[in-house]
Amino acid sequence: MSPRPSVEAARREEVLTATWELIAELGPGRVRIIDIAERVGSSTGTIHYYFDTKEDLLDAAFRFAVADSRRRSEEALAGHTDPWTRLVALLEAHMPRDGRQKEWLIWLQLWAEASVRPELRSLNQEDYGLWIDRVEDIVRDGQERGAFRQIAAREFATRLLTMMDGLVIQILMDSDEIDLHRLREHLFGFARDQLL
Amino acid sequence: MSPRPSVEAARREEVLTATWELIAELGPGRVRIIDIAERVGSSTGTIHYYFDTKEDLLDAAFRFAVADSRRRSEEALAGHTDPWTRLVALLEAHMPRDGRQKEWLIWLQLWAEASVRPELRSLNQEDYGLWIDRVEDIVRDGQERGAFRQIAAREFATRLLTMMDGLVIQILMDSDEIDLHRLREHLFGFARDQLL
Amino acid sequence: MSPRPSVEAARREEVLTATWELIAELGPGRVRIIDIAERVGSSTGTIHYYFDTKEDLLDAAFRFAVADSRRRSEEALAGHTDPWTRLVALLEAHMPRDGRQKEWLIWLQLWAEASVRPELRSLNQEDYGLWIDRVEDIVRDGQERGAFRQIAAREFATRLLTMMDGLVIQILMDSDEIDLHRLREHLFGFARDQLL
Amino acid sequence: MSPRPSVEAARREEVLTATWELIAELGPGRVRIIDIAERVGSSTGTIHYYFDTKEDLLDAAFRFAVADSRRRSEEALAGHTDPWTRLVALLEAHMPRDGRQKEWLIWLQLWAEASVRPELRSLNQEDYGLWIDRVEDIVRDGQERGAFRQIAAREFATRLLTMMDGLVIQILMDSDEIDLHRLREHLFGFARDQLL
DNA sequence: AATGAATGAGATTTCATTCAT
DNA sequence: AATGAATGAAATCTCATTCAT
Repeated sequence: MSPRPSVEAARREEVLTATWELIAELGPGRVRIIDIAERVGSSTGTIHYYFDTKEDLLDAAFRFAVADSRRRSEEALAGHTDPWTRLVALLEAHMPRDGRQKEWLIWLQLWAEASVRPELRSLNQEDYGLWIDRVEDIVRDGQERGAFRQIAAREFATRLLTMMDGLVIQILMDSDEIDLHRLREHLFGFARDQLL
Repeated sequence: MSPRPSVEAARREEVLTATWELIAELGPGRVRIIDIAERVGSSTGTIHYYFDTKEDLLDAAFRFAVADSRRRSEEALAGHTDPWTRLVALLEAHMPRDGRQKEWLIWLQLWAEASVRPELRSLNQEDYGLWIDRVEDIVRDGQERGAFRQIAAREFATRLLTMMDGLVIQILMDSDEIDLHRLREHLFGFARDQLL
Repeated sequence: MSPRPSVEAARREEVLTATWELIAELGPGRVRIIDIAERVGSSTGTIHYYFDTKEDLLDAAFRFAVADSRRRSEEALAGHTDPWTRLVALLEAHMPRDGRQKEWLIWLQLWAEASVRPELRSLNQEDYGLWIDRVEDIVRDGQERGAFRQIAAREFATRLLTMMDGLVIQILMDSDEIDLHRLREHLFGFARDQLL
Repeated sequence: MSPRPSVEAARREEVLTATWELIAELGPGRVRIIDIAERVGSSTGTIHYYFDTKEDLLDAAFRFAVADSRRRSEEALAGHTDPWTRLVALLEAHMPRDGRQKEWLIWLQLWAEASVRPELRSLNQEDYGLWIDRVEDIVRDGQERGAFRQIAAREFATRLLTMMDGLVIQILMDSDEIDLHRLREHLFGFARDQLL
């Protein structure tokens, strides 16, 4: 841990964390400033001391959550070298189980919000590109090592990840069709069929 | 329900149509009763004459939009008998082009809303099951005719449709990665690989 | 009285009257929407039903008060033909006595507000021009009739009216120097010296 | 009070100067403590270190501005002995040109504020009395020297100064009727007519 | 002597909902 | 069957003021 960040910076992060959690729980439209204040144990005035408007805060919270998700990907990949293991680790790091569901709820809310507020779309664009890059890299690496078949890597990555999004949405909907077990079967099954 | 719909029933549909369009444009949280009233050329009082609360109206509008989408699927399938043609027709009927984007915006808003209001999830559940059934039926039919390979039909249907959802979301996000052309390539390419 | 104005128009005027009175009593910055609501016996929601923002309302109230003051001038002149009598009637109609002080308090608040919000200045410009025109006309009429001396009419009007403004301000300040009696002496004395 | 003002006293004056300038620019109701802090390059805490409440500060700033204006009068008169020259110098010292407009804006704001906060009126009373005294003294001196006509001196002073106030207000309103040139013509013209 | 993070009271504004007509 | 004036509850936001440092 580097020297402790200033009180202000630490407090800011607390507020951002509370906010994105509440967005995941309630949707951005139902989050009230006072809910955030209560969760961090302060007052609405304090929230406004850190963020001029609610919109500023929500946007910053979305950005914060996306950055957090990215960090999780990077941590998952670190320490693995075998391509298949790396792919599994990456996907496993984002499985919507337990508290990890919130990560996906934020994505769903972000997509819904960005669909009516185009200025938010860049958040998805940047991150989605990164995701596809990561998977593509792993696939190419596997292909170079002779472990994976010579399929179109970026195309595969796109299909795998969009399928994951669609599957997770069904999990969030409590769909009878999909649960965590079948999500894994679909994803790893598809990947196995294509790569091995 | 009588063959000639009463004025009241027609008006109700007008309101529901205006509402789901506004949900697609603004998200449910930003739709105001007065916006709906203005779009159908009436007053807030009138809207409340037909629907007790805003929540009632929004929920009815979601249901209305889902039913509309279902109708579109049925129309698309009618008149085709060849399995591959039927599959293509079904998917084409829902391509997010021109005004058809609104259908998907409603789905996105519905997912986001249902993720925080579980009572809405049944709408997705019922309809998603239907979707998968339809694709599964087409596949089995093709397999019986010897036109398609003997893959697991329901599994394929699930993968195809969730992939479609994920791809469309990226289109709604103006992603560089996906456009309408590549959406078709991914979907029909995946189907071809698996079925033919 | 013409056919009774609609409920809405009548209510609007009630709100405007309450507002300009409160501006005179408290200054625009201290007037709260709820004060206005209480004075007309309604709620803040109702005030906002008639006026989008507080600024809109304050501006409309200033305009309303200015129009009211203009009406008073016109009524004062009606029915008099003798120039000197007309001049006296005009000034008397605006003497800051009893409830008439409020008229001047509004002017003072308007000047102060317009000095920092230039868009309000047109209100003063239009009305002040009218005032000077009126006095000038009376003077010219008197001169044509041979009742008044041949002084520069518009110059006199300007001096008389600006002096009146300055004198009234001192009355509003409870200055020892000026009271209602001396205000009349100054104004009518100055006019007599110049005209007769 | 020591000959070399302490840092604290100097700082206090800085704050007062910033405050009265902001009052002139925005009106007292729109001045925020933080605006003042920023203008003097400090923080809201510091402003409150010098002044308990905002009202205290505003009142002190008004008083400070009035004292400043008085000083300008005294400086203007020093060094002149000829009565007409003294009168012209006194008026010229307060012509609302360039930065001198702020002096009048403060007066306008003070009048508006004092009209709803009587405790401020003494500021005007004291200063206005002084103004009239000064002009009266000049006139009497001129009369004793045989340079001016034997008109009622205090009456003239009152008319001249209230006319000046009213004229300046019209200048602050960007009135078409009055500009700096015509202001001088009116004031000096009136004085000439009466005195010479 | 000065700071600035934090507060809380209060103000404007929004909007679903009601109800007399 | 429909209206729209009116409401009031609630939400955001502002800002003077406090206080530990």
